[in-house]
Amino acid sequence: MKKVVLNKKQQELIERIGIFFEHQGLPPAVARISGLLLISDRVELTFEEIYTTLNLSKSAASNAINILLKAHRLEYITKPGDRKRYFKLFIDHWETVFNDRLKFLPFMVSLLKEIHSVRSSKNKEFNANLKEIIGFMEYLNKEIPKLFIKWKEKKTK
Amino acid sequence: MKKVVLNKKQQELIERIGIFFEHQGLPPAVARISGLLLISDRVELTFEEIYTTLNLSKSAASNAINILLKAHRLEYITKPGDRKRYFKLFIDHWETVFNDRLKFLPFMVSLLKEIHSVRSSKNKEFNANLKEIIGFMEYLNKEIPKLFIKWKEKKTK
DNA sequence: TTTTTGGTTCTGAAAAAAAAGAACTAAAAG
DNA sequence: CTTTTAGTTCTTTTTTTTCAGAACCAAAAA
Repeated sequence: MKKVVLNKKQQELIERIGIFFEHQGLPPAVARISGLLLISDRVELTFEEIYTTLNLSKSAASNAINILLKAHRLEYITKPGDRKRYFKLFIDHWETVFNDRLKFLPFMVSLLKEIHSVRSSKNKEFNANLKEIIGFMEYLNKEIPKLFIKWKEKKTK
Repeated sequence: MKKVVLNKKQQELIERIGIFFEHQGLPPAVARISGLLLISDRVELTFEEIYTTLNLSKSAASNAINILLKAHRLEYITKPGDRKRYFKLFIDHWETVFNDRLKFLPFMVSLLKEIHSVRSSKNKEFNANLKEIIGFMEYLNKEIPKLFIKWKEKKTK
């Protein structure tokens, strides 16, 4: 039972982070593990520390961790002569994760275009609105990467 | 049984739209109703048309429609001397809906700031990354409305 | 007043998601 | 070899979500 020591405030924050991530569509265990790794002073935690601290079964923890690994929200490191994996948030590559989440935009654009192409020419207004949305999404898709670059420039100077 | 007439292609698209919205976190019935209203040539449909066309029970349709109304994805109009409500996508106000969806950003920023403030000063790198994310989100929150304005300007000229 | 219409609300069942527990496995340690 | 460790996988249980069916309700029509 190698629980991570957490004070009341930290525990409460983990729960709130958990709820926030649940609202973003993550399953409960996944959300809590994310919370724990955001709060823990030790940023690298072992499998055992994670499931004992959060009172999860090994199987629940294993599945949740693998979901997070596949989503590139987690990574793990190993230490020489130590069989354990040390899991940590993939926070140093958050830009990549952020970019991945934007990939839904082009997909949505193509779906909306297909919808638009299938619609009859009645309902001019509806079709015009649809076209506007498509236009704006394409604009966003082009401009957000630029925003990224501008932000980086601003930081350096 | 006042079903809306739909051809194969339209039906198939409604299903694909449904799946897309399910991936975005909407419940199945909610997702399909959204799809129907995106595809139907008549943009305003009655309660009966919706549930008969999609083979939903009245209760399922009622709940789903109310979820959509509360989320401001749907609105309804009425016609004089007609007790029915005619439901339609809130597409003419899509900018408002879009802006609403961005409201999670400031909330996330405040949560991340709280996390940052609670963390010990060990893990310099982790804390620095956290601060970067916060900074970028604040930047986004400031710049996206500007993007909106610039896009509108581009449209008019 | 009675009936019809256009929904809503309240069960309960079915299906899906989440988690627990235990059996299992591969690599390392003894 | 045998045992231990660090997880994984399989099965079962629990919980949650989603939906159907029927009863219900308020306003309008007859």
